[in-house]
Amino acid sequence: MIDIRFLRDHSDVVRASQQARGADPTLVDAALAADARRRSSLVAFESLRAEQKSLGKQVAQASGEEKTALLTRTKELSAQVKEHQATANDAEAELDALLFRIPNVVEGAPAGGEEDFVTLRTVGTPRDFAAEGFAPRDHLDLGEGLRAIDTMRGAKVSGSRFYFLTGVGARLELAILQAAMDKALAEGFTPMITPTLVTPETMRGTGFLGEHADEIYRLERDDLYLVGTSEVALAGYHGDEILDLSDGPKRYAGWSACYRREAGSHGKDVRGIIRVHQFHKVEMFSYCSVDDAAAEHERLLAWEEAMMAAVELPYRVIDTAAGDLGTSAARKFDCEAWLPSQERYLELTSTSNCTTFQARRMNVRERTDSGTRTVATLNGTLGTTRWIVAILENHQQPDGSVRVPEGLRPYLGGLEVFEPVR
RNA sequence: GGAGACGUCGCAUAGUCUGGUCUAGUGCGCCACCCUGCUAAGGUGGUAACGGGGCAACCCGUUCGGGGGUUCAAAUCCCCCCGUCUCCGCCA
Repeated sequence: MIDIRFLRDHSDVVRASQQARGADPTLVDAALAADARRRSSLVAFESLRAEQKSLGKQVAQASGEEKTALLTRTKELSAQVKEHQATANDAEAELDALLFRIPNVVEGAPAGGEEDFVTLRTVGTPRDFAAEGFAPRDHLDLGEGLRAIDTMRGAKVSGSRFYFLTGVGARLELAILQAAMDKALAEGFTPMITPTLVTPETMRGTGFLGEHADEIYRLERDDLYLVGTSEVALAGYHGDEILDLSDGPKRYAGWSACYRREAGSHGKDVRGIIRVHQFHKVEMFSYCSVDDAAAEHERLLAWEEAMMAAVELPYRVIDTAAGDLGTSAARKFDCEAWLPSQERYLELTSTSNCTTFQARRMNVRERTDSGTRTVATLNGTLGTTRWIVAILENHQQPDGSVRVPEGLRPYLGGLEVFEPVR
């Protein structure tokens, strides 16, 4: 939710943001009009209510004829108060509905759609498989050879886009996640294992129930949603709280299963485990002061890049275009690893600065010298199941074995190579 | 799943039976000042959030788990929901 006072004072900025996203700029004027209606109806209601309260006190003291006369008057007033209260409530609901549809105000992201990202840097060099004298296999070929990935049985048991990780595949996922948790711990994050089923209020608060509601699994009988990331639970964690951030940001590392319906992606990334309905992820989440949010965003990105280095992958960092930002994000950086089999980059991490957007919906504030104010929230990926794809492909050897990056060996009992099973 | 108790301003609690004097009291904690050569103790005052109006001092409104209802008037009465705790049952 954007700040209505910001909207009042800087409507041009919000309009420009809507344009940069390719969203509807007329929502801004509709919201301003609704706000004006809300305020005028509120003034009318509040003055009537004040009169009602003061007369109510006189009723309590009065008796006899005086009381009867007062009661006649207060009965009239009571009806008027109800009427105006309803009007004010309606105006507020109308404003809320409009505000809910306005995504976060873009901060510094390039304008345009998915293709309009800006590459900030490219790190590492993709291997030249032609020079090495063999054609790279894709991750599923490799994973099947290693008995690490079983998508056939995944489909048998649960349908398409499900899979089993077996043997070294299971161990590799645990290694990635454990390395991510250790990295987070080293940087001062509090490790968290979070709920993966959340209430509608929590899901709404994080901004996932707007345009992207189709992506989310819902358990209708219980009125709960399956989260697509632990960000959801972590954003709700401090809901309705006033935090003390005088010692710096509150940082949490969430470990959870993640569920995505992939409703709009039929036919896309159907092979292997690139795009699946269920996976695991370690997610960084930070509550920080608005003044510190941009710097915190850089820090989250740096920690992600440290993980990319630990698994020895060539990657690029992109500054996502406004139209490709989530509802809550003001800016987003992705680390994309090179995918040899497809000769393209694949998103492995994503870090978003949600500024005060999520925190306002979740009602998370901090105490300052001059009162309270809404905090900023940020999130970023530190490791996911999908990393297996890039690790297998980039570290493969001609015989179908895969070199284990040094950063993961401590988590695999020192194992240096995954050997194919004959 | 069944029975019961409970949910009040950071924490603890009073108030609910008997609706209006609740502008929600008190203690703790916290802040400021005073006193005491330090410390401890004591004294005085202040201590919620949100929204609206105003240049401002300030004024008004909302909020007693959430939502509805009764009433001129609800922390207080009624209904529904959520949560916590205790006991029972069932399951792993």
